[in-house]
Amino acid sequence: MALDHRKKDILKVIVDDYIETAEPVGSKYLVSKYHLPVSSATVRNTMSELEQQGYLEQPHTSSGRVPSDKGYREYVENLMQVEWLPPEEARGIRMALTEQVNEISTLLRRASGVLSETTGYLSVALPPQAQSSQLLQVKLLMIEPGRALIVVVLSAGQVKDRIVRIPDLLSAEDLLKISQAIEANLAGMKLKDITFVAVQSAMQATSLPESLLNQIMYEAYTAIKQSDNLDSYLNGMPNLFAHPEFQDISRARNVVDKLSQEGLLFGLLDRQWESERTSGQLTPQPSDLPENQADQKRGPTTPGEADCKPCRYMIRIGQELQSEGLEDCSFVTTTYTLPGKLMGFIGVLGPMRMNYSRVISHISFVRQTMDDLIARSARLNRDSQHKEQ
Amino acid sequence: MALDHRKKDILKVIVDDYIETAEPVGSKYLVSKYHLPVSSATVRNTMSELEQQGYLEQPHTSSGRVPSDKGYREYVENLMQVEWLPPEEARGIRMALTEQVNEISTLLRRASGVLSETTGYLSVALPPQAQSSQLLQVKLLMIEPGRALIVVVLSAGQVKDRIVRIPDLLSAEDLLKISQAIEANLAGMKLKDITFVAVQSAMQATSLPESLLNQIMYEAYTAIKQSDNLDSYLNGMPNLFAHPEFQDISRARNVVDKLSQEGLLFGLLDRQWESERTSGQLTPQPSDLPENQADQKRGPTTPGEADCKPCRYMIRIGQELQSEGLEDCSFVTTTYTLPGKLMGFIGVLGPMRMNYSRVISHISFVRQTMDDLIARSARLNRDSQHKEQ
DNA sequence: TTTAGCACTCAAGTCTCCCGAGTGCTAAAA
DNA sequence: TTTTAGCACTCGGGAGACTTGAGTGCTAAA
Repeated sequence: MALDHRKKDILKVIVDDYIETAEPVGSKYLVSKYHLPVSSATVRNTMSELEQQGYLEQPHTSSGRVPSDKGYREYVENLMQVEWLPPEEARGIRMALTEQVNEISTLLRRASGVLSETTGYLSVALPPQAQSSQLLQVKLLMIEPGRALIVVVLSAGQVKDRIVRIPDLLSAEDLLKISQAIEANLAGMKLKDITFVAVQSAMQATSLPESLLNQIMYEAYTAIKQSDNLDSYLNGMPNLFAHPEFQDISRARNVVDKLSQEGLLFGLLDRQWESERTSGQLTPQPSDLPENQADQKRGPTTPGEADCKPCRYMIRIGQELQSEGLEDCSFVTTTYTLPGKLMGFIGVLGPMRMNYSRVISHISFVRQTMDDLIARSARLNRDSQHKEQ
Repeated sequence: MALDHRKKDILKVIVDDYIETAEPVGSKYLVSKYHLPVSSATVRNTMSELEQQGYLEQPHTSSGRVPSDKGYREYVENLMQVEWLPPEEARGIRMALTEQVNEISTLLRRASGVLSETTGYLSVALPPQAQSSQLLQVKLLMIEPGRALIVVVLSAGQVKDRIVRIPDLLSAEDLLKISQAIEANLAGMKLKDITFVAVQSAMQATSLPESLLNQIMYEAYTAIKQSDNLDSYLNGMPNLFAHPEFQDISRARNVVDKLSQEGLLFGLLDRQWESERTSGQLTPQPSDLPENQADQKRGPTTPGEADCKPCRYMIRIGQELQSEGLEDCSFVTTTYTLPGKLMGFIGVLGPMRMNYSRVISHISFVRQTMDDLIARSARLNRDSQHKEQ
C-alpha cells in the first residue's frame, strides 16, 4: 500500500502547490509549472490512483485535485521538507523572547505573539499543567478585616492570587500562623496530591479555634486547587480572516466561536498531554514525532543556530481535531519544559492548507528558545543558590 | 432647525424598523406596516426633507432610506424609548452578578459575560483607572534567591503581582524591611502621585546598603507604577458575526483587528474619562447624559426593580468613535463607581444599527447592580471594622 | 508503460432581460 | 397651503442563456 516514488513526488507537489495557491491543481498546470519529466496524461493517471487511495479529492468533476486529510497526513509525515529559519528571523525571534522576561507568563505572552506574527496564523500558549507543579509557598495577606489575599506560589515561578473572605475576627498574626502551617505541611507537594484533609490537618496545627478555621479552610483549599486555572495567551485571531478558506463568514464564525469557548484549548491539549505521557499512538493516525526525516538533515545556515533542530511536535489535521467547527483547520503543537518535569504547550492553529513546514520550523525554534531561556534561568538560580551556601 | 412632530415620528419609525430588519425602508412599506395616518406620498416628501437635513441616507437612487450617523444621534437623544428590563431577566442578571464574587476582577468578568449574552453584541469591562487608586499594601515575598514576588494591593481590592529580580544577597528579612518601609511611606498615596524619588527615599529608611537597594529600587517603582496595567474583559466577539453588516468578511476583519489591538479600548474609554471629568461636551456632538427623556418616566414593572433607572451613559456612533475600522459600529459605555471616587467602565459594542434601547436598559441595570454590590460590600466592611473597635 | 488526442464536464464569468420596490414630480383634491 | 393620487423613471438583483477554459477520463498508438 506504500506509495511508489512517482506518486510521492506528485502528491508532494500537489500539496505544496495547493498550500501556496489555495486553488485545486490540475495535471497540465502541474507539469508546466514544475517541469515534470512526464506528460500530463501520466500525471492524470497517477492523480486518479491517488484519489482512489484517498489522498486526493475532487471538489467537483472537471476540476483539479485537492489534498484530503489523509493526503495532508502523508505530506507532513513523509513528504514535506522543513526549512531552517533564516538566521535574521531566528535572531529577531530570540531577541523578542529574551527581552525583560522574569515570569513564565511574560514568556508565554511573547511566545504566542511572536508565533502569530511570524506564521500569520493563530497561536496559543498555555502555562504548564499546574496539577503537577509543586506548591512552594502560600501567603495570606490581610486586606481589610474579613478579607484576605491568598497568594499561591508554584514551582517554575507560577503565581496565582485571589481574594477570599475570612472570619472578621482573624488577625494578621492568625493569617501568618495559618499560612506558615500550610506551608510547613504542604510545601513541596504536587498540586494534584493535595487533598482537603491535608489542608484541614495542616491548619489544625495552628491551634486556632476550630470555628474560625472552618470558615477559611474551604476557601484556602479551593484557592490552592484552582491555582492551576492560569491564563492562556491567544494571538492572531484576525490573521485567520486573511485566508481564503475563511472568506465564508459562517466558517470563520465557527472557528471564532470554538476558540472563544473557555476550556476548549485545554481540552485539545489534554489529549496531547495524554499521548505524551503514554508516548503511544494518537487515535486517528500515528502522527506524533515525525522528527527524523532524512531529507531534513541538511544543516543550518549559520553555526550559531545549530542548536535548534525540529523537535517533538504534534500535528492534528481537520477531522483529527475531533472538534466540530474546526474541520477545516489544523493545529500544530509542541511542548516546552520546565524544571521538575513540568510541561506546557504552545501551538499554532490555521487552515488545513497551512504552511506546515514554515509553522514547524517556527514553532520548533520558539520552543527551543523557550527551553533554553528557562534552563538558563534555572541554572542561574542554582548557581546563585550555590554561591550563597 | 428643530424637527417638527411628523418628522420626528417618521424618523423614529424608520430607525426602529431599520434596527429591526436591517433593510432600507421605503415609504409605502412604512405606511402599511405602521398604519401611518398619512399617505406614502407625504411620507416620501418628509423623507426627502429628512435626507436633505442629513438624518437619512439613500444607499442608491430608487432604494429606501437608511439612518445616517446624525439620524441615529437624533434617535438616541430624543426619539427612542428605553424599556425597562423584564423582571425575570433583571433577576437573572442580578443573580449571575451576585454569586460568589469576592474580587472586582470576578465581578468584571461576570458583568462582561452577562452583557454580551443578554444583548447579543460584544461587551467589555475595564477595571478602575488605577492611577487614581490608593496604594494600600506592598509585599515582597522571596521566591528563591535572586527572585522575589512583589504584590501590590490597591484600594477597591485590586491586586497585581509580578516577579522581579533582586540582588542575590537580599534575605527574606531584608525584603520584609523594604516592603514595610515602602508601605510606611507610601501607603495611602494615589498611584499617580508616587514618584521614583518617593520610592527611593522610602527605601533609604531601611538602612540597607545602597548598593543592594539600587538594584531593586527601579523594579519596585515600575512594579508599583505599572500595577494599573490590569486586565480587561472582552466577551461576545462571535456575536458580531451574526449581524448582516459583518457578513462582508473585510468589515468583520477590520473590527476584530481593531479590538485585538491592545490599548485601543483604553484609548476609547480615556476619552469618556476626560469628558466625565470635565463634565463638558463631547467633541462631535453633545452626546452624554440623555438620561431624562420625559417618555422614559413610566415606572418599572415591579416595585422590586424600582431602584434601577437609566443612568449616565455615553453613546458613540460610527464616525464619532474616531477609529478607522469602526465606522459601522456604535459603542455604548457607562461607568461604575468604587469607593474613593474610583471609576471603571463597562461598554457594549455593536453595529451602528444596534438596538440602543435594549443595550441601554441592560447596561444601566448591570451598572446599577454592580454599584449596589460594590457599595454593599464596602458597607459590610465598614460595619465589621466598626464592630471590631 | 507512457503519451497524444479527443470528447465531455462543469464552475464561473458575462450579458441580457425583467421584475418590483422605491423615488421625484406634477396636478388635482382637501 | 397641505395632502394625495397618479405617473414616469431608476436601479439593484435575480433568472436564464451563452461562452470560456481548465480539467477530466478514456482509448489507441508509440
